[in-house]
Amino acid sequence: MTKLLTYDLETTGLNPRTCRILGIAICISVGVTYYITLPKCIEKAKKILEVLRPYFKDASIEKLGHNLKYDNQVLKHYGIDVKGKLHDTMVGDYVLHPDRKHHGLKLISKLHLNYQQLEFDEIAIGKTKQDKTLEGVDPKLVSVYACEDTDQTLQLHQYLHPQIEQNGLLDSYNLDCQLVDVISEMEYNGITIDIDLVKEIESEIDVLLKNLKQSILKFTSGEFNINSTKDVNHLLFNQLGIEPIGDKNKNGLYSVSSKILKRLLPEHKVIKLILDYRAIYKVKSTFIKALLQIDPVSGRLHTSINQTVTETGRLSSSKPNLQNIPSRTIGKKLRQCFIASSEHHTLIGADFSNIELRVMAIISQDVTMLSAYKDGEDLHALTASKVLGISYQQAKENKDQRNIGKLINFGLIYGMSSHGLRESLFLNAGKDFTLEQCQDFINTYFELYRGVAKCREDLVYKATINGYTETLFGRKRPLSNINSNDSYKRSAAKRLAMNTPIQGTAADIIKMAMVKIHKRIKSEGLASKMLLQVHDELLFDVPNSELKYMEKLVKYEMENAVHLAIPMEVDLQSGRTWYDVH
DNA sequence: TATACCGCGTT
DNA sequence: GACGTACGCGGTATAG
Repeated sequence: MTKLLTYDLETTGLNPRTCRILGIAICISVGVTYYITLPKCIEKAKKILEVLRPYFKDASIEKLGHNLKYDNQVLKHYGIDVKGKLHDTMVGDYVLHPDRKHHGLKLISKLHLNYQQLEFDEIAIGKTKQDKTLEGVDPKLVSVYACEDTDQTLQLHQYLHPQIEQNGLLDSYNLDCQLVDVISEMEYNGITIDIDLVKEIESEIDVLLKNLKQSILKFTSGEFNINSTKDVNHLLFNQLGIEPIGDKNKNGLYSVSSKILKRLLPEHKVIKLILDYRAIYKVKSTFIKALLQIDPVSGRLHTSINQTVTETGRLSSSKPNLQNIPSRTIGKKLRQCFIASSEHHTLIGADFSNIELRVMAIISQDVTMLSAYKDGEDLHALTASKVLGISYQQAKENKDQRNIGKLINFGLIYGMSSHGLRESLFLNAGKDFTLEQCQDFINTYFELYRGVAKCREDLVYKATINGYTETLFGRKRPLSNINSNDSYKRSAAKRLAMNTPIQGTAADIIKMAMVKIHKRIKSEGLASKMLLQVHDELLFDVPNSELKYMEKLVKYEMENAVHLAIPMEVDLQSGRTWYDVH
């Protein structure tokens, strides 16, 4: 019988690098739950953790918890590296119900076991929800709370695990559980930020904003807030008499989104100024602000990498979100602020080349796509040549035309209509095609890639029967609206039925690569650190002595994470900053 | 203060 | 009448 250690830590806060452990409840195998209160004296606390250490580091004992990503970071901060296979009820509930918004222990305990646990807010001390803490709460009460958590975690595991097996989700579950360790470390490591450069860029931006604001205010009268859609509406459509595009929204305002403003550009020169102001203001208010959230203790930026949020199986990033730092737009310079951890370290950036398109080829088994990839052809150029009726060679050389092929390829992955394609081609390529032309592009596309058209029908049909859609590796996404009477909802569900297998399979593949790379770093005792994942890209911080070896290792493990009909291709670069390696 | 909605950055 | 996936988060406006 496998030995199982279930545990739950109670701490003074949510930052695993600054909080103190107040107590720990453990349950060894199936049996009694013990609770240990750690004294306020840090030395005594450490002694108790020393007693537990052998159990944590014993790889033959499997570990179970709810959100172990957190508990293991706290333990790591106390010098304990948890070993052995991990199980996590939060991950378990997620793979079973990815459409659920939350997977909190109290919630799922109520849902699955119909047990009402003691809520954190009931026992914690603090005026507002945000500053509630267990610090100072009667240890006996904390003990009850912790034991209940641990007990429910074990019961939930026993309840959920058979369901995971029965629903064919064991592979997805095991993959995600293996990833807990990886992500736990990534969050704990954090990223080094060149804070002086951040501040330098911020002052440059302040000057730009000030100048733009002055220029814009020349066209306005009275109080004017550039960030107010109401004020911009009034300026453009009343004061300047520009003819609005589209309909009023429920607030009685016309849309002044960048999409609309870009179409209105020729009408007045203030529109360009407003677009510029907005873009730069966004850099300051969102991205500069994100980079300033450095942990004063570690001196690095620690994002949350969320494993149980997306319905497709992707990861997400928050507090701050580092998956949407600009890479093409005005703010891309900010990537220069993400730097290697010392002058003796280098960053490696590695990204899967066209992973979603390759996955589409694999899932659909489309002969044209597969043979194009096998022959090392340029798929964007191929699409462009057929759709635009030009030679493959010309499409390859003419960047503009190739770009159209690229936008069509991406659009079709998402199940885009002729309207969406038209919008995309206008916004991203500056090409104003008619709806009919766009519909022709789509028709030609499906004639060229017959297998893709067939596959999309199959995916929708299967989803209609099953009520869910799934990835190549069996991760499932429920589609409750796939048979809805509401045609809008039904169409949206159909798009998901076609898109999720692509996006989700790509997510599965990079997760497998992450696990493999992490295992090798550990087993070979390397000092390199995985820092970030941005859907098809991984970022590492490596000592220069390991650079050449890690470049090979990362590329190899990513390209060999899975072996499918066509190979995965990885582009890899190293450099001092994230800007240099992207 | 909490929530809804718009808008926009990434993939 | 709308018409592209997946997110997180900043802003304004509004309800309580």
